[in-house]
Amino acid sequence: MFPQDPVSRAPQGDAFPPQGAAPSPTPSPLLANLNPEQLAAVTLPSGHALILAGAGSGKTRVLTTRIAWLLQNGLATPGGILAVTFTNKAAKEMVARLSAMLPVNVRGMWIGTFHGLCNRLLRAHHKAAGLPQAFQILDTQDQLSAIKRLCKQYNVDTERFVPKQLQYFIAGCKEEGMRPGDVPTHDSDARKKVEIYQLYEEQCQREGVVDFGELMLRSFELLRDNDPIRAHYQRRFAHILVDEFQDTNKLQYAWLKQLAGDEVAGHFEPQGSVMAVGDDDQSIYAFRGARVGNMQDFVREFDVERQIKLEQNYRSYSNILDSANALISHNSKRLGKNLRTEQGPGEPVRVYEAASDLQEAQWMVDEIRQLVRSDGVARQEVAILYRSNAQSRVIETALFNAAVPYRVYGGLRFFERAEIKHALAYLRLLENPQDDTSFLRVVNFPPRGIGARSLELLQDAANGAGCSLHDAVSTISGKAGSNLTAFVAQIDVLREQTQGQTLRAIIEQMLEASGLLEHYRAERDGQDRVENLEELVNAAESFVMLEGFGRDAVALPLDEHGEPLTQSPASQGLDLNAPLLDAPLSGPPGVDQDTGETLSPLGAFLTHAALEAGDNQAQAGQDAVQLMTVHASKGLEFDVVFIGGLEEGLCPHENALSEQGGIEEERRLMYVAITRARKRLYLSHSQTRMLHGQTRYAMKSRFFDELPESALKWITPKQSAFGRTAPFSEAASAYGTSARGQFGLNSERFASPPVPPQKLPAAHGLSAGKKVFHTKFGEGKVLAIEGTGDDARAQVSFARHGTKWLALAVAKLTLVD
DNA sequence: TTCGAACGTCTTTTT
DNA sequence: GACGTTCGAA
Repeated sequence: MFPQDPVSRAPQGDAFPPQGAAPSPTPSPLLANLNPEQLAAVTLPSGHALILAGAGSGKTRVLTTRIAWLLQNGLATPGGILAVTFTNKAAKEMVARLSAMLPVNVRGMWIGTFHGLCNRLLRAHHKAAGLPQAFQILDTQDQLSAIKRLCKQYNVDTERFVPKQLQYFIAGCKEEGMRPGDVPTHDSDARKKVEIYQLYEEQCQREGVVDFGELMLRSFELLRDNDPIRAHYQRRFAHILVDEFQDTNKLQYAWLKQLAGDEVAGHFEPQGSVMAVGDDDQSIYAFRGARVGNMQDFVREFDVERQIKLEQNYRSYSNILDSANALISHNSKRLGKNLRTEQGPGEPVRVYEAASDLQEAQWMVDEIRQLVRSDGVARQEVAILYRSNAQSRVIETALFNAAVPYRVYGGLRFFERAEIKHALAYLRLLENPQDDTSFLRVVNFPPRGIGARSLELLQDAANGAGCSLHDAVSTISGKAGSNLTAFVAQIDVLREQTQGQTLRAIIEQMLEASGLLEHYRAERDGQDRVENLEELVNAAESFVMLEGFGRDAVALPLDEHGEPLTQSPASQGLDLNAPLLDAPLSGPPGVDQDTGETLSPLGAFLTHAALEAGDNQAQAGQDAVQLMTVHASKGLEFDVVFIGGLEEGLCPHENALSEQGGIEEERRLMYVAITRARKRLYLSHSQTRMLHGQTRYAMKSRFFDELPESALKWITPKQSAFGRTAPFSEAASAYGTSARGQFGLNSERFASPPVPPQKLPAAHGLSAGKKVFHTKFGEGKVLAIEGTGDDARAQVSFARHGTKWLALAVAKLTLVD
């Protein structure tokens, strides 16, 4: 199907820059239909390159075609390629596209996520990395509970040192590549945090577990500190390709440098060729350590000479694109890039001002039904995007009431569900009895009479002996001891019994022996959980079939039932039995490079579960409207896109205003959202919104002022100069509660004692600069007053709760002298 | 030990 | 408004 025509193996490596659209008389089918910039990127000669790929410019296509081109022209072997992405989804897509282009053994290639590849390295060299071969991976939940346990054990004041914040701190340190000894300690607070970090590290090491950050950091150190290992991989990976480079953090960049070359006399000397693909305008993960500056650093440190901009957009009509371009041009720190399209202007961008979030949602639903009915738009081609998850509820309700099928992305994922976590904890104890996090998770679940006091006793014994909870059980006597002994014995017996059995058999026996199934069967609302546990067996089954043991780097895409979405691997052109092209270090991940020992099927499955939390919930089939946060929408595209809640405080989010570079990141977020749309784009904002259980007023987002008026069409009914013709009561009455009714309710509450010192009459007695007291927010200062009568509202700045707009008819305000 | 009420919190999120 | 955590009572 893809003949490797020797004629097309012409020395295209020198074809840079290409002279025209057709580079050679017999163009390879691979290169057909690439535009000049794409072609240039795909056929770059060896050396380092930065590809600035705008939204919708065919980035993934360039990346995969580049790999295929390298292979086809004998410029690289599959084993010599390292391609790294951020998400499993992106990695899978790359593999799928690649195997559609070339009959290549993708198993031999290192294509995967940063964490997946790190895992592979650490399993292969676990001794050099100082880890047990069967080390387990802590996800975010596990990590937090490990930290809480540690705090308890060392009597850390969790008021001062909140576990969540400690987790954030530790993760942040690791992202910066800092071990406890590297963290600056200016004050006693910092010293304490570092001390906890140190203790946490010791605990993880003792238990043989590794968190996500550790996966990265440990494999970075492995490369840095082991010359032969580093040299091996540097020689091996002649071509390193990085997707979404703008999202890399400091540590990931340092990791890449280790693989790419060495520092010689203060100057970095790369060996292989690194191609970084990214878009600084789509950097939306600074909040979790991403460093756009890596792009500039890359250019400088690698002496990058080839920079190619992909600015041709194949996705959107020009009204949409012009809006995106205009918006992003307000950012100051940009590498500079402007998307263009050859498509016509298309529909104008429609803008709607709603009186309330309810009305906004209702409008979206009406509009969608209209689109589906009259314009024949497929529902799955419609996406509703929002800044924060909390916004989805109102929209879901409206869609549900109108019986419009929808699907929400970003809920709890399969391997994160409580019942699944419990089951996995049992399995992990079979693999590694030292795993205290798992031990504590299930020691009394289902309840078996082991309470806090017994565990305290056990914890003390374990601390004293410096051993795991599992091993400390034998030292406990009395009733507490017998319960614990029974639990440990049960686990140990199960481990014996399941030795050498299939994964399916192991899990089924565990589910019975642990009492998990029984427990959920007896529970009134436990049906879903029982089904999920049964699903776990299926997931394991297909894992074994499709992956082979330990081959976790890239899984075939599975649907919500764990079934492969595509046909069998063979029909995709993948050859599972093909010999690996390079011998010594190319085995499946999980093979010890010294002993050849492999990870057990169970160990491999647990790794898979930790690194790939599974798809989000299935929900309604194909023909459903897609709901997700803007973050989650990155990399996707839809015919019709709604972006709701474009209000000050929400987008840009109020928390971002105080952060360095916060506004610019919010603007990029909006840019990403806009560029998801192919044909139609709707923007909306609402005057009021329920947030944290109370109605808040909000001004429309400043980003509206940055969009080109010529591309927009305001479709709000009864639009007045300042956008308000008493819409508040209108909207409220449409949903059964009037503003007056709310007022009545509140005044009733107020009428009963204790009598407030001085209830403010609406819009009277207040002026900018006055001090007021709010029953919930405390003392604040009035910044501004707007409107009259029931519509009057005041902007008040509170010390603890920030600046808010309050409806005077509703808010419980009193004057303070 | 277990259950229910009260309390506090609440951007974004992949691995 | 909703969820998770904590605290007190049975």
